[in-house]
Amino acid sequence: MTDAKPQKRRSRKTPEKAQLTRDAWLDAAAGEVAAGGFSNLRVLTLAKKLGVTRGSFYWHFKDHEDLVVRFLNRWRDRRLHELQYWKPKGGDVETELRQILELLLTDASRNIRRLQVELAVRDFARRNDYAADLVTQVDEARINQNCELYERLSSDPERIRDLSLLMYVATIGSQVVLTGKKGDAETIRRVEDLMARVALGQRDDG
Amino acid sequence: MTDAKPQKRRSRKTPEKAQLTRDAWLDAAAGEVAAGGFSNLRVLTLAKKLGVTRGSFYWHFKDHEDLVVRFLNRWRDRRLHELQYWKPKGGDVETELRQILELLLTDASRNIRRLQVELAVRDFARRNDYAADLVTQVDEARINQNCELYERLSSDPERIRDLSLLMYVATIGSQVVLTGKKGDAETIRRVEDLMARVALGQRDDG
DNA sequence: AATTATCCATACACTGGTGTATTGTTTGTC
DNA sequence: GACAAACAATACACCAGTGTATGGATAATT
Repeated sequence: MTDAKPQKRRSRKTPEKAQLTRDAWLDAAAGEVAAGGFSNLRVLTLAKKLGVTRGSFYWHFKDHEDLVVRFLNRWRDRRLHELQYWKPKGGDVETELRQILELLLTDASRNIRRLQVELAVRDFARRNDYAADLVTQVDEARINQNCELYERLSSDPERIRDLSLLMYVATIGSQVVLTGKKGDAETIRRVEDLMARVALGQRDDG
Repeated sequence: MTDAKPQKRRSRKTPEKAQLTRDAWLDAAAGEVAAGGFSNLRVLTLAKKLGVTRGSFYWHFKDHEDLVVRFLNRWRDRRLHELQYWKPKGGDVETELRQILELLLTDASRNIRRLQVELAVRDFARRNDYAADLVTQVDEARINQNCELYERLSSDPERIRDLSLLMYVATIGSQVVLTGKKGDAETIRRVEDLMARVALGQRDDG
């Protein structure tokens, strides 16, 4: 399970027939994973969708497992990196709380493909130790990040962590249960509102 | 997508080499699904694990899809039927609340195989309409059932439904996030406790 | 211009899975 | 005991997918 080595690519002047990059393959892979999970990630169908043969694939990747590992690594890197933009912008507690909840729930449910991929990764993690490890990293980072917010609601460290965890599993659960059926958008907004009230109700002085 | 027809089986006196029933195949299928999801449900490996050849399989089932449908139907029937035992035994609100939460969280996480199957079914439902329909049925039934409990916490019907939904997605999320890592049992108990306090805090008179 | 590195196509061998047809074996019924 | 039904084994055709070896085309470097 080795990481991606930095790829030195040349600059082409007139790419008549655009050459494929490894990232292009990974993007296509994301489509397959989102649609049917990791068991749906086949190099044959992938090549077909990209309009090339498998000869190209085995240039960019060692084998099928190599693709999976690189895909997972990229997923983790992006999830960890995007946390940087989740930092609260300042303002009172309630505003920030509602902002973060909207990001976790309403926004997440809009970005269908990203959500599908995340759920697929989680599912894959149940039978793949490497994926399980990455998911744990991402979960930990997110929960810790949110702790910074909930610190402003309580002073008990344990209470803070539990609250952050509870809010997190509730959002994940929402994404698992409320997915695709009509009326879910409205339902998600109501759950979001209730979660905000619940969290605020956990104030020390509440 | 037809339902299972009632199977009339004879009584055998001395079953030297026990004949397989359809349920035995479904039980074995549950093992495969729990271990690797529905994409891991192959009639070849299934037959191997049961010590027979595929000739037996194609006696009990029309084809692979038939197996999947019967498996899903049995899953739904059992999940709907078990709800009958979730009915609160009486007692004050807090006791019943904690009982139901323990059932949903601590108990569920103990029954690993059942949990794995449920998560696999949910994952499969994302790309199979029939499975999605069954999952919706089960979710609806469970949420409605819990509503009966939360009615004793609030009088606002909408508030009741939202609260029941929130608690439900939180449990599902817990099962997705907290699975297998060491220390999860303790974490689940703490989340369970916090959820109880949160729910009780939503009382009208709270 | 020649050469090299990069990228893709083609062809092949191999594995593992489904489904079907046919036959064989055991068990219950008359 | 004969017959039929229930259950399982065997053998076959078929397809989808991986991986590898090798050749071909094109762009970059010298």
